[in-house]
Amino acid sequence: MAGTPPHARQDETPQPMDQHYHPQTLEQAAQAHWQQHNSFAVEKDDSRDKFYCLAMFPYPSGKLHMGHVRNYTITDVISRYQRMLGKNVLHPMGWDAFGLPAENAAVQNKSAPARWTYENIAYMKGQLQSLGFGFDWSRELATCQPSYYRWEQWFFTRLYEKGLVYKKMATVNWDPVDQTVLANEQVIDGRGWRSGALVERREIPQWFIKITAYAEELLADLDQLPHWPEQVRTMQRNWIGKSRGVEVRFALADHIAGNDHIEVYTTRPDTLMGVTYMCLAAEHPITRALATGNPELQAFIESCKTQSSAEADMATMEKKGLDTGLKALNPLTGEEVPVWVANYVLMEYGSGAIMAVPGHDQRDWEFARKYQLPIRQVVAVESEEPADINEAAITGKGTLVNSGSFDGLTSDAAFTAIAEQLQAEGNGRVTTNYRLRDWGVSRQRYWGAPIPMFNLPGGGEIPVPAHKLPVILPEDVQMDGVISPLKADPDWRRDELDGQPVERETDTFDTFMESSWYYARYTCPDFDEGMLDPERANYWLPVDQYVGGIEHAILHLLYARFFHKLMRDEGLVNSSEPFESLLCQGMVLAESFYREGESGHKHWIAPTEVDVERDERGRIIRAVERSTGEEVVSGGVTKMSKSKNNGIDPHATVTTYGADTVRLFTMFAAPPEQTLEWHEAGVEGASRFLRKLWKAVHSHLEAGEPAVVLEQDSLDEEQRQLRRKTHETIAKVSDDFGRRQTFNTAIAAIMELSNDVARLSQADAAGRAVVREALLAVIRMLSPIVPHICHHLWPLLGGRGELLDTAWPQVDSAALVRDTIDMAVQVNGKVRAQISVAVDADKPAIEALALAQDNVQRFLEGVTLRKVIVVPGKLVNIVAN
RNA sequence: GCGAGUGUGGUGGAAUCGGUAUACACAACAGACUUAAAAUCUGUCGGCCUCGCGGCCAUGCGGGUUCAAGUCCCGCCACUCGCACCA
Repeated sequence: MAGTPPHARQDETPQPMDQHYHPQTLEQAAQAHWQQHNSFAVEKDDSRDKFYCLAMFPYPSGKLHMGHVRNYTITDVISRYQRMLGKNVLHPMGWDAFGLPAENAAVQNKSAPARWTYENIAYMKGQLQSLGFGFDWSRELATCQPSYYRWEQWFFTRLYEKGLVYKKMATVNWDPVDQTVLANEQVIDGRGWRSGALVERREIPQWFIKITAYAEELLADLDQLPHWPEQVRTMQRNWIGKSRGVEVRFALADHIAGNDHIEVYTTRPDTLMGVTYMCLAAEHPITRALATGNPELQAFIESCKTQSSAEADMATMEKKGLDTGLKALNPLTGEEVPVWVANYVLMEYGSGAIMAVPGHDQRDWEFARKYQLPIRQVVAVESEEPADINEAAITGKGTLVNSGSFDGLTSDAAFTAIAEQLQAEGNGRVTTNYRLRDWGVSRQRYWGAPIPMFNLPGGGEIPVPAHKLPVILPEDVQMDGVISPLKADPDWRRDELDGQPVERETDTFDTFMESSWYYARYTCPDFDEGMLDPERANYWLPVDQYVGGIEHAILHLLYARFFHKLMRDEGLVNSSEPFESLLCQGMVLAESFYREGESGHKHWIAPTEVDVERDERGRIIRAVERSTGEEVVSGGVTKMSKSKNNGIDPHATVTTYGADTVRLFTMFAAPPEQTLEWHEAGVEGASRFLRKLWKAVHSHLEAGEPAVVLEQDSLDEEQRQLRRKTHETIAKVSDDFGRRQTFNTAIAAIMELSNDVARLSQADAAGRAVVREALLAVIRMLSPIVPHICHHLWPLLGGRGELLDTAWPQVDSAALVRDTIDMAVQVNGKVRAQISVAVDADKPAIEALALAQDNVQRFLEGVTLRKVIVVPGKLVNIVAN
């Protein structure tokens, strides 16, 4: 990158215009121009407003898919738009390079994950460039580079020193045949995806980061994010799950293994008198103690081990339990209740034990029904239909009954009264609880950043000191799909510290660690004196616009918010939130087709290989595979995926139609946050529009020179109308790009304007001047979306300088002036006539004109006029009966 | 199961703050040009009734609020995303 080229040199004198639109040559020329001029490299500049626009970086899986194309088209459009508004725009790109797929590919291809990853990065980078995205490639980073993860390792040791990191036992999926830990997605119907063995739950020691210490701030700061979608904030709020409740102590009738009580947490202490049994997790210490010498209980605990620990499975699976024979005492009454073990209580949530109130909790109700445990109503609810405890649990709040001295209290009053009594007797206390759990960051995998800890020969561990960082992951390895090369390599594990032998931790970080701070590293990727250069980081951060899939609404976005606060508390950044504004784009869908094979197996056919037959109204009647002529079945419009063979290759589409067409269709087919259905016919429509635009400019240039000065007063009515349309369109498109971020409606408005341009006569110079103004506005407004074609048309229409740095068009309010306005006239809410009124007409005049309409009179015959509502500029509603 | 969304013509979608439902585009149909086809251009295009003017019905289903509801409220149905080791 030595020597910057002379900036914005006028090196491309307009050539005579080609009559036809040739996207391939034209796009390559534009891309070469941007590359030569280093057009998207940016530096900190305190004299200008910055705008940091960021797309979620891709996992380098091999090829770009349409979801990437959509994501990066959105950020590219926003970046180019903000640049035209005069901002110093940062739009970086990099690679989320660690992860499971690289290991799987390495096993399959007998090569190393690193090589596979770097090859994918090189290929996908080329694909990104062919789409004309304006990224600042000088800031490119890949998270598998030691220069990146070394700072993550350093940061982890800092967190350890601050007491924000700890080790504890946690559950993993263990494949007993492959002798390996499996990810949740590698467990299919309870079995290992490769071995087919029944997967077991196993407890192993793992590292955790105390995200719960920041739960309150993560929750409270959601209110400081007005430019985030409400749905995402709601999901995060629910995920953190703050609740106020009571920790209750149930004494045990008999002591067991040193325990004299069971502790539970409940948000409904008002139902405490309704407790008829308790449940423990299979891994609870008391359960384990009881199992010794109890084969039935041992067998039950064993059976729980092969159950999924995923919350979704826990909630849907069949609930099973076993009476331990142990009795607990209700702290209010001393009543004895049986203690059960249940498969739906997990040791990792709360205390690993629950109090069961089948009368007022649906899950407990179902369990009680199954095992004939008593169900007792202790809360009465007022409702139209009397609630029947024999049909379902009554989960609402109400007034206490069957609760002794608490009878008659409301649920809320009973909460306080019962909590006070428990507290006074030493049997409980009011606490705030969070559903959020600490972040387990240990992974028993190879392709990740090594966790920077040393195990000491005498037991215990210490963080790797700064001078021994980074702990480098060896890249030249063999994968067998069973054991991590790190764990298999005794030489790698061996290290020394101050002359003492130590052993390296062989677990690696969760890849969410890397994606939690990459946005910050982009501001100073070359900085080697620390994790971040505060000068640059604080200039660019926070990210002004973050764009990515809704599937990341909770985990990634919550971890990144958490990391940002940790970095703030380390003095690395001075903001509290990483992403000022968030846009969650929808998935990309396509039609899918299959042929039913023998034994009902579905063979999926790529939609590009299928011809569709339609009836005279355009409805699909038949779909046929082109190569065989066989009829195929529609599998509906679904998410593009390998399994349904309905992915459309962006590369092939770019080759056929050009990048601008792909970008235009992507932005036109749906608003960004909705799903996008990929239709070849729609892509052709986008291509057709660009050809028409090209032709419109061509025929305009053929028509002759426009008038030099555009005088509003000398225009005829049609010319004035087109001018008004031009400026109305500028106003609408500006609003759609900036405030609404609805690019589909912006494009529709530009199409309308283009249609009007084609209709105006260019026989006189004034007409040509009005058309010239409209076309220049169209080119500027379209340039963020279809930058290549606009880059070419701009100088042909006399545009000066780089289109990239041209100012966004401004509305001329003089062009917007109207004499009359059209209004609808309704009678009882139904439209009966249209009227045209002077813009300054007063209400009585509008009313009189509305009432004078023939069709309005027809509907007023024989009824009494009650009132007339005039909505200025919109409509008149006459109410009569 | 829990949390969060979505549902409008043959299709993608528009209607932005409760105010004229169906903008823009695709598909389809008809016509022009062409030896022919493609491309291009012009027109029609929610359903039903009507020669026409015009009328009635229609925004997943069922209720409600309002002068006025695709939009707000209540109850359903269907689909999608997330559920902590896929990224």
